[in-house]
Amino acid sequence: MTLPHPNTDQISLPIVLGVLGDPTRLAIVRYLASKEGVPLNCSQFLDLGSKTNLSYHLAKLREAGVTRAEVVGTNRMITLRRADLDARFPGLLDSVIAASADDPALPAVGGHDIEVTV
Amino acid sequence: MTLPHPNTDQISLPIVLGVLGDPTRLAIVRYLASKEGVPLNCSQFLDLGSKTNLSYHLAKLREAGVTRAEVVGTNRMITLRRADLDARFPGLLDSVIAASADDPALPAVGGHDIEVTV
DNA sequence: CCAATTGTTCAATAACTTTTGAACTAAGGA
DNA sequence: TCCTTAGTTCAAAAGTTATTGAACAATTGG
Repeated sequence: MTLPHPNTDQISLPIVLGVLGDPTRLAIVRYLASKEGVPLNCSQFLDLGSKTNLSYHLAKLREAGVTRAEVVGTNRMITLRRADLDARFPGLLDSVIAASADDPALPAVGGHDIEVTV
Repeated sequence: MTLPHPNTDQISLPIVLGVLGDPTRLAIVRYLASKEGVPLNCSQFLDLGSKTNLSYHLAKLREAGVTRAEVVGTNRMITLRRADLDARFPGLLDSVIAASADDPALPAVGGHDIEVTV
């Protein structure tokens, strides 16, 4: 049960840019970058949309070659394809992540305002 | 008769990425970068689409803050907003342009096969 | 003034994207 | 085995984007 991913040399610049041109997906990438090395399952992103909608966006990211999804039991472990993207488009991911880091308009994962009831 | 442009601080990362995620627009940016300093009018890009279609794509680029259009007589002189983009998203434009430079799938301006009739 | 050049706007259409809920599959634990 | 958890798939609806042609506006040169 492996999911389809493009090879590194099949990753297309306009497709990657188009896929990153969506606030939800940019927020996913931003969060993956902040947790690099830690594989995350889909439910980590539920702040960003419904389960169905995330399934759609995560599939887009995977099909574009931005993320990798590994099936582990009932989970899909999602990671950034950083090495592949760096090889194909040097500097691109870094500049996108750096720019997204200080974009207040982007939705955020784990950005709950914790209700402190005294 | 000046056309509307966003201020530098109004340029949005997802909008810029989305706008660049189109092969025609990426080809326009790639060509502008290759002729940096030289202001080009719209008809330079007619290889990439019809006059109407280019008007549409060039408006998208301008409204996203990627290009600047200056009215000079009946012409619109188009330039890349490199300094503004570099200030807002350091490294992004460079990596996009570098990556687009070796993308054989992108359409090209001035890519006519010249008919040499002997 | 007249005609040519440069580019925009408009309306129509086609094509794609996003979002939703309901139904589904597959694995794991009690 | 039965239930739960994790995620996908499907079809429908809504929204957005790209492309076209015809008509329009503005400037320049003869």
